[in-house]
Amino acid sequence: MSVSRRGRPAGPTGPVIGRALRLLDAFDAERRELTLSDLARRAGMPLSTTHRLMQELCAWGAVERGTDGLYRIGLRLWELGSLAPRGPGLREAALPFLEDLSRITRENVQLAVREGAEVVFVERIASSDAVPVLTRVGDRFALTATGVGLVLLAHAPVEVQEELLNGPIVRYTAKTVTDPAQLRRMLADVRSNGFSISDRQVTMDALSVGAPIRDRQGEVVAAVSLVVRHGSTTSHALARLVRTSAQAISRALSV
Amino acid sequence: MSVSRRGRPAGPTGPVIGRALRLLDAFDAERRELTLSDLARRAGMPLSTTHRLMQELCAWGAVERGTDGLYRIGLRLWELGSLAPRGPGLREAALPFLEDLSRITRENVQLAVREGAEVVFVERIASSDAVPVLTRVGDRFALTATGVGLVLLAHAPVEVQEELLNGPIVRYTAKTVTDPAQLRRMLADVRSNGFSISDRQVTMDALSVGAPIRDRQGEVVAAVSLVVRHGSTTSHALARLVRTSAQAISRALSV
DNA sequence: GACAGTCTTCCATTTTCCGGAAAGTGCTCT
DNA sequence: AGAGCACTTTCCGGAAAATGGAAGACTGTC
Repeated sequence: MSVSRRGRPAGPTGPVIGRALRLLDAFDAERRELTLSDLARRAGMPLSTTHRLMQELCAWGAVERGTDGLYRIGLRLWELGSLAPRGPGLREAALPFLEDLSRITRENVQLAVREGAEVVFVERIASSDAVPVLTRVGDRFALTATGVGLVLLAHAPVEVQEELLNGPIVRYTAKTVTDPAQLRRMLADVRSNGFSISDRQVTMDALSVGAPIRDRQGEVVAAVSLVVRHGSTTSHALARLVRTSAQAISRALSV
Repeated sequence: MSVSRRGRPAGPTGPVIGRALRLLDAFDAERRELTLSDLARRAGMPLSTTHRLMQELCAWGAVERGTDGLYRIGLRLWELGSLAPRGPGLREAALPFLEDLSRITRENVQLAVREGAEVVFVERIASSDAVPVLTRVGDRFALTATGVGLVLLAHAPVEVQEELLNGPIVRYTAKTVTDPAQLRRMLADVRSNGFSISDRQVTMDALSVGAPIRDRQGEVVAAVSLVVRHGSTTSHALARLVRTSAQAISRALSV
């Protein structure tokens, strides 16, 4: 029946919610404002579909549309995001300690949590006279390279560790450790020492020292790190400092 | 065909995205963790539907599910929210000035934007020895009562003003102005003076003074306010202070 | 004024979504 | 123990909502 004249008529091709969320994914730190066509291109959807979905998102306030026709993430979404427990709650508790750390060392301070097999940076305090770091709040990174990543990986569930160690490991520089056996040893060190060192594993001029933050139950929920220029200070002195700071934050979380 | 034995089979009853977003709406500052049944109740949906929708949202990372089975807002949503231009961008630019204001006056400082016919508080610095205020970050309020609200309403598009002035006006206290004509006069004053005064219009013990923050184009995009105990200081001195601060923030926004 | 780029509306087609019912969990109380 | 209860998960036929090509409206540019 129905000769289906020329182009095939139509019919859903995937879960609706998934498509809507894929559209939201098209936004990132570099592209906070997008046209309808941009969104359609980036999400790989027909224009008409994109248009309809964006209308629904707009109606609720997830996205906003300026007088110029550009779409932006809406306030409503920001409000919702503020309710995420790991992000903002942790962030607020840790902020004063991070500032202390920044003031004392005059180096870059970072706060991150694990999300699946990645680190997500939740807060970052940059010092003007420190190594310029490339990470921004909200950025994601491989767990295997950064100081915070090593801490979070070392205390992650075994399944996550195994999956990462058995899979391909991202290489950023010549110093990035990609050998599973060596990584295993590093993770064991992190657990016994209470801090991690990522020596030029992300960029050749920087080194980062990380330490775990624990919740009331002793579970590792986040990590702090200090990013310093390679060869600047004794890393042991830094390690003590970061570890102490992480413990202070853990204590603050428990109240 | 199909006798439809007892209960009616099924069929969509509303836009999918809308329903998903309604579920997310069930979360608020007091209830950051919800069970499936809670969500179903609060959103007024069948359990099975709720379950399926939450699964989809989980798969993408909009919400997370702890080992305890409770749903929480996910990090992914926080990341997205951080991309909202009016919220975080403005917030960061204004923060240092708000802190100055807080230090100088030792009173409560608030930063807010307009969303439709409401004010949304974007940032708030509380002083320990000031009037306890009831607003939290992310809270919404009527435009007609607060100091920030009056500023934002005074510079809102005419349609918004008319709609609000012609509709019913929320009354919080005996001093809340609900007469459209009087409100019109107040708004005109706000525009010519460059600041607003909301005298005991929200609570009987507090008074707030607001001033507009403008973007590069001179458009009013936000408002700052100082909340002080009724009868504490000369409001004129405060008005000057708030207005100066708002202008400084406007300047900072334009770079 | 034709063109290339956006954005918006329409509509026949069909696939995804719906939700009652029932089975599966993990408790507290008797 | 096992009945009782609250919460969670899976199943499935049917129906409505979602789909996307095409065509129309609206720019701004050569």
